[in-house]
Amino acid sequence: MEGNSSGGGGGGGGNDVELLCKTLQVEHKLFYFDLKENPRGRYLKISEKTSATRSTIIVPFNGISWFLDLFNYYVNSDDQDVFSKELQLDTKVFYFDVGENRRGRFLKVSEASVSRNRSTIIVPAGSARDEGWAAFRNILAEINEASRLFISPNQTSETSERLGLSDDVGAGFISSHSSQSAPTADLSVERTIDLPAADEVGNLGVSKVIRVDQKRFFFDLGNNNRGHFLRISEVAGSDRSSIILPLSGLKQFYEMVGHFVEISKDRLKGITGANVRTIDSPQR
DNA sequence: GCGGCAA
Repeated sequence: MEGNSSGGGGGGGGNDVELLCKTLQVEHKLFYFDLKENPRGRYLKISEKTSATRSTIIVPFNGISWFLDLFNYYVNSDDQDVFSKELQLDTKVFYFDVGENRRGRFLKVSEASVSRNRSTIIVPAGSARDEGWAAFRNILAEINEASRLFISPNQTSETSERLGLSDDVGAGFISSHSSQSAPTADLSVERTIDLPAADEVGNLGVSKVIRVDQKRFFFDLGNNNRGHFLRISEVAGSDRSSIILPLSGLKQFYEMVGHFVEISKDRLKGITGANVRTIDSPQR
């Protein structure tokens, strides 16, 4: 809206289609949520407007549910043990930081991308029980629900998701290998002993490795006739075993890992590297 | 009717 350019991805003129619009007022700020679509795909534009200023972040479509998760995290965590978080989606990184000043607590959500300048919105926690954040979370939940209705056949909404967890460089991500009608892969995680033969697997060119103690874990995106998957291989010596995770289950997997990170917090303290992407919040 | 951040 409002005129020209912007549009998150350049390329076209700004006639992106609005699929869904919502507004939220928190204290004296007004937040606009616009789910939009253009030929390059869908995105959620979140704008913060105060009397004098307006700033906007663009959330890739497949990042909406992770925004929802993160807001849930900040709503549900106790004040003193919230951490800063970062979330990498496609080529962008979103930073979540809690701050506090005489006006109260706030959550700063900051978008950094290679091309554009950083942009930030600041969401007040609200006066009681984080109701500002909770209201924001509720809007995200509504949009996340509604957006299921908008899945179109040639949109592989999950292939470009990425968790900001590996600690090596965030090289360019995949170029959404145009796959028509990705079949609905089943949700279960299958164990396999042998890897699929290389020629029956379309490797999408993403391969990452992390090292934990003596082990290495390889992360590879692939697809076969059943759909897209993430293969996680554990390699120790000459032994290798893998799990094949359909991308439709990636979010569940992520949440499950997050759960165990949460409940293991105390044990993780003092382990070098355990908090690589979890920065202590700069508040007391 | 606030006003925070700008890696």
